[in-house]
Amino acid sequence: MGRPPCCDKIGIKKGPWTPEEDIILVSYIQEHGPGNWRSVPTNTGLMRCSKSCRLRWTNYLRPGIKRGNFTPHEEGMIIHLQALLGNKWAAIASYLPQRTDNDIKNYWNTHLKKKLKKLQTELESHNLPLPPPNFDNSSTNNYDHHQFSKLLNSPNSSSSSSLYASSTENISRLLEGWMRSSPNPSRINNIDHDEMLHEAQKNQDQDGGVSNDDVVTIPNEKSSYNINCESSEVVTHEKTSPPPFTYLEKWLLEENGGQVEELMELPMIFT
DNA sequence: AAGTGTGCCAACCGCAGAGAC
DNA sequence: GGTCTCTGCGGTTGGCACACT
Repeated sequence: MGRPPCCDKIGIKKGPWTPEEDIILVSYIQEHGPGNWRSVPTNTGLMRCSKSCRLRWTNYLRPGIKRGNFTPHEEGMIIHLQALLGNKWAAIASYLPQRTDNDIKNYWNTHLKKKLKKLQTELESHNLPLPPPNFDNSSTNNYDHHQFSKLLNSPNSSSSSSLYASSTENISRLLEGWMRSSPNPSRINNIDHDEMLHEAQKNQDQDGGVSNDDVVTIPNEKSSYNINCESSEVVTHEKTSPPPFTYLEKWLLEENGGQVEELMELPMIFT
């Protein structure tokens, strides 16, 4: 006999998350910490399956997530790692701790893949080695990603989408509106959300007093909410902690030497 | 102005491995 | 040891927003 089922599918809500649901989820995780996703819908009253809750947290609400445009450094890193690892988005995301695997996957599919394809023809005229023939699912090869990345990020190349974070901001605005307009949104499962918000805003006012590792940052046009999530330390550090030095790092740092350093500032994951 | 096409992102689906019972 | 669930992952898709005709 195994465990009981994670959730019955009857009455399970699907589709976009509402700000109310986000707040409930964040509040719960703030109190209990991430993990044990099975109990989340039951204890919060969310009509979502555990899987959906986990996904929402890891891809959207988790502290330290950076949203918005990908920098040229990040692009270069993704290209590099994708060529090395293939479509191992989770592995690639571990080198870009502020980005989720879903974000990277989406960015690759919607931007980089096209850019690469487009530039593939340009490369031929530059008399450069061609990109991996199957850059959808390529493995290690001798392709010069550094040079290619430079081309990719040249002023002539189309820039990253500036609309990337728009929907996030919309949800944040909704969230803000709900916090203000709702008659008594404060008490959900005995958690004082006004206080939480107040604390978050207070923290934000303190210069450098808050690090991304400690808060959920919900961006907004004028400001952002920083919701303390001390109890989420496990997940936060799980995602941000440095992976062990492996062949990959060795390859990145030694075999390609200065190229990589110039190509991308390897973030604090190596410190 | 209305209809249609395209791009993009959030979320879902299904599979596989790990682990609980 | 076998069965079953949980969790994580990668692929896919629904639907919104914008561009184009």
